[in-house]
Amino acid sequence: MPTQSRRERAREERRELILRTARELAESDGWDAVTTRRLAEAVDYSQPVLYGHFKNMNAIADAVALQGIEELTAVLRDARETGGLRALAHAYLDYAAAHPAVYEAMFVRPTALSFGTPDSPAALRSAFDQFIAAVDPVAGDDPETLAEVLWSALHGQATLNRTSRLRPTHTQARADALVSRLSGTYPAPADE
Amino acid sequence: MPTQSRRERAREERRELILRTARELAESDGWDAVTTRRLAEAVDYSQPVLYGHFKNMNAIADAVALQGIEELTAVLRDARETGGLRALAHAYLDYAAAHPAVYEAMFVRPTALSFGTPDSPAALRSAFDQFIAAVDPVAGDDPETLAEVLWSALHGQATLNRTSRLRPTHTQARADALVSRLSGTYPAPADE
DNA sequence: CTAGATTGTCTAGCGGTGCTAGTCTTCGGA
DNA sequence: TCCGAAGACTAGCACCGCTAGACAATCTAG
Repeated sequence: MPTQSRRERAREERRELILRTARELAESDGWDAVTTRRLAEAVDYSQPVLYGHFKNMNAIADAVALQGIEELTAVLRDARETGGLRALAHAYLDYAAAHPAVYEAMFVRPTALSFGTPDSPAALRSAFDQFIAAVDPVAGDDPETLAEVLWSALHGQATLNRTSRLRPTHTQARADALVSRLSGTYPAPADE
Repeated sequence: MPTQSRRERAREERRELILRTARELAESDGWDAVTTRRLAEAVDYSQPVLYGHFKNMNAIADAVALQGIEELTAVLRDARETGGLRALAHAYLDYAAAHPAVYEAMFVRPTALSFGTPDSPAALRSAFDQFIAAVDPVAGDDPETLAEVLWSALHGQATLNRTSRLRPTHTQARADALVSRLSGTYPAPADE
C-alpha cells in the first residue's frame, strides 16, 4: 500500500508544483504569460503532463482562484474580528493590491466556479459570510443586499485602482469614504 | 480636391465599417471571437487591411471603447439632468447591461487609453464630470473622491452582475441601496 | 522471477492566433 | 501617357491550446 500511496503523494506534489509555478508566473508576468509551453518549461515537464492534472489551462487558473478565496476569507475574518467593517474593507483592498493576479483569477477572469447559490464551493459562501457579518451591525433588514453592495463597491475600487483608472493618491480616502457612507457614520461626528 | 477627398472618404468609411463590425461581433460572440481573420472575413477584406487603419487588434477595441464612452457620457448627462443621482446610477447599470462588450472594452480590458489626468481624451473627463455633478449635492468637501467611490461602486456592480456573481434578482435593490447610503437618505435615522 | 497491464512521459502535430514581408494591381497627378 | 503612391492580397513566422501515438517505467499477478 505504501507503493500506491507513494505514487499518489508524488502526484499531489506535482500538482502543487504546477499550481505554485502558475501562480508565480501569473503574479510576475500576468496571466497572458501563463501558457502551457511556458508553464511546462518552468516546472520542467512537457505540456501533456499539465493535462494529466488539470482539464485545461483555465482549470489551473480556477484552482489558483480557489486557493486565493480561502486565503482571502481568512484575511477578511481576521480583519473583521479585529477592527470591524473598516478593517475588513482595507484588508480586502490590500489583498487585491498585493496579489493582483490571484485576485484577477478569482473575480475578473471568466471562471467555471459557481457563484450563484447552488453548491458554491463552500469557500465562496464562507468568504461572502464575512461581508454579511461585517455589515450586519449597520444594515437594516436585508443585510445580504448591503453585503453585496459592499463587496461590489470594494471590487470596483480594487479593479479600477489596479488599472490606473482612479487617482492612486486617494485609495485610502476612497475606502474610508465608502465605509463611512455605508455605515451612516460620516458627516464626521461634528468635529472632534 | 474631390479626388483626394474621395479617397479619404472611402478610407473613413472603411474604418467605420471595421469598427462597427468589430463591435457587433464582440457584442454577439464576445471579444475572444473578434480575431483578425474573422473580422477581416466579416468586412470582406484581408487581414492586412485592418492594420492599415489600426495599429493592432487592441487599438480596435480601444476605438470601440472611445465610442462607448461618448455614448455613455450622453446617457449619464441626460439621466442626471432628469432624475439626479438615482437616475444616473440606474442609467449606468442599464448601459453596462445592454452593451456588455462595449462596457468591457471601456473599463475591463486592458487599454491604452489614458485615464489618469494627463491628457485624457476629454471624453473621459467629461464622463467623469457627470459623476461629480451627480454627487455634488450630497458630497461634503471633496466631491471628486465621492465621485470615484460612486463610479467604482457602480462599476463593481456592473461587472459582478454580468459574471453572475451576484443575485440576479436584486440588481435594482443593490443600485437603490447604494444610492441611498451614499446620499445619506436611507432608512431614516433611528426609525421614524 | 517473469508476463502483462497500468501509468508516466515525451515528441510531433493539428488548427487557430496576431502580425508582417513581399508582390501585384489600381489609380491619381504631371 | 507614364510614374509613383496607395490599396489589397498571398504567404508565412512564431506562438497559442490541446491531443494522438509511441515509448519507458513501474506495479500486479501468476
